Amino acid sequence: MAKNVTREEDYSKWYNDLVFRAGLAENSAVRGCMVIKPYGYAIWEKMQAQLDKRFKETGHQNAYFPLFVPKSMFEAEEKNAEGFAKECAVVTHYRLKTDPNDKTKLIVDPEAKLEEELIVRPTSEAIIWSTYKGWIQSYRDLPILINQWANVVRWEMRTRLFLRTSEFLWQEGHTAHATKAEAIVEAEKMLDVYSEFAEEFMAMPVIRGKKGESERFAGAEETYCIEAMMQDGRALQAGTSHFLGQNFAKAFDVKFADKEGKLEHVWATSWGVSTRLMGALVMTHSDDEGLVLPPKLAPIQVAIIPIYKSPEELTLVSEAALELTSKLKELGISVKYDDDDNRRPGWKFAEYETKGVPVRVAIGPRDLAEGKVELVRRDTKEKSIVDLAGVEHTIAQLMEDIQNNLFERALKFKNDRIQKVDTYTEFKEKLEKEGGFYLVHWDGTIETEALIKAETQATIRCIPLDSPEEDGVCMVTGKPSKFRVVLAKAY
RNA sequence: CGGGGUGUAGCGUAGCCCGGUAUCGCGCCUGCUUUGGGAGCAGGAGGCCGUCAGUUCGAAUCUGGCCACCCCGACCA
Repeated sequence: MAKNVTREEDYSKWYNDLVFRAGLAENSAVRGCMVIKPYGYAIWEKMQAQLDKRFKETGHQNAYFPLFVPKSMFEAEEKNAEGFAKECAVVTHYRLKTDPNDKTKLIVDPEAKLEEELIVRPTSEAIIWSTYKGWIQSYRDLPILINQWANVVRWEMRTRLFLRTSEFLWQEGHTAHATKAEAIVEAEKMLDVYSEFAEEFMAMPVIRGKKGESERFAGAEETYCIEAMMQDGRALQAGTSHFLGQNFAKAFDVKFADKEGKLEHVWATSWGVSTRLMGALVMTHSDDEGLVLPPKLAPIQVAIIPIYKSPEELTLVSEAALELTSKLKELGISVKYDDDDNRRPGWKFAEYETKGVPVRVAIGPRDLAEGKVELVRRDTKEKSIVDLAGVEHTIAQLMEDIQNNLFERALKFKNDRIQKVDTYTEFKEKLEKEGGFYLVHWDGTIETEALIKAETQATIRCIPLDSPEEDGVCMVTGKPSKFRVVLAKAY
């Protein structure tokens, strides 16, 4: 087996190779679009299940809206349309026909041109708000709390598996409210759902913040976000929640009568996370040997590998392994007993390490004779020989320990790489040398932000929600500033 | 859309300068031996050398067009 590229050697190649090697996804025949493979999709399904549960617990319902948006509808909210215009796939025809010059080929039938082009949704605000118009007349119709699981298309110039693909899977929540305050509460509540999910399930610490003007969602009044730090010190936007004000209600003329019978435009939010979270998961925990998965999202939590020389030994080992398998399942732990005779133990060890299975159990005649088994935890690679009797409880405990350890490890990594700097010179030096996040004073102007980006590639990731008020001066222009913002290179 | 690069077996490659129908590794198939960290040996299958045209007795190799993909920039969750 060829030696794998390490994170140190080439982080970007390490990531790509790993996504492929671990069986998460691969590039498809369609440029920029990926095939999500069964193991990768199983992780995504775990994410979906958990998020979906939280959405429902917070009062939302799922629905589904069309893939296509008529152009006239798409352009109704100007800022939103302008923001996405450059990356839209457009349907212009509805039929093919046999090429008269080559009977084996098909051509677009010029007679089947659509009167109005259809835009493949890059996001669904337009189609959803045009629908909400028919659903909302009175304050009694509000709030509307809807989520949809869908695919969207954004025609990206440069793509990377999970992090940026032309088509991606996501969920998008779209809510309608009677008051501004209620909509803001909603946007903030969903940001909390995202940050809790990231930290509790993905074991990925995040910074909760607001976007500055230049990074705000097209058509939003306020964009809240969670930003995570990857192992190379770069920032990754892991989820966003937008307060849309009355922009879409005005664009689609959605009004409601309040208790006094007065007509007012509806207040909106939208919020989403995507398959990009898969990339975040990989780049937060994995190592040079392969994937490292938090137990709460691992499709296989425990792999049991039999060691044997003869059929008799296999019978003996299998008996113990199958008993342990059922005990683990009773505790709600997902187990794979891998008795495939075509692969040798060493191969299996390497395979489950690559796939990030949190705990591996090896059972062989040598240990069995003493009533023991070998446990190896993926996060620390620690090996231990423990009593077979009651080992299911040891493993259950390990699941919690690993989940916690991964979070603590990632948290320490992040905290060690966030620093306050006060001069632009120091910032440039440190960013170049150490990477990571920087808490700096900024004058709040787009011009200064653009200058920093042009000179250092770093962007203002967010204004942290827990950022304390602090008088200071912009590190670039020396103009006054009231709080620090997070500056980093981003994915 | 600008700048650079690459197309040879399922994957990764050698050969190309200096023309003679293709090398090696992984994987795959069969058999035996193996099985506590990606097994060993033996045998075997698999390729119109991206594509179209030109030069030539003869093209993976030289020339030209086309296509595809990759990398770097602008855009972006």
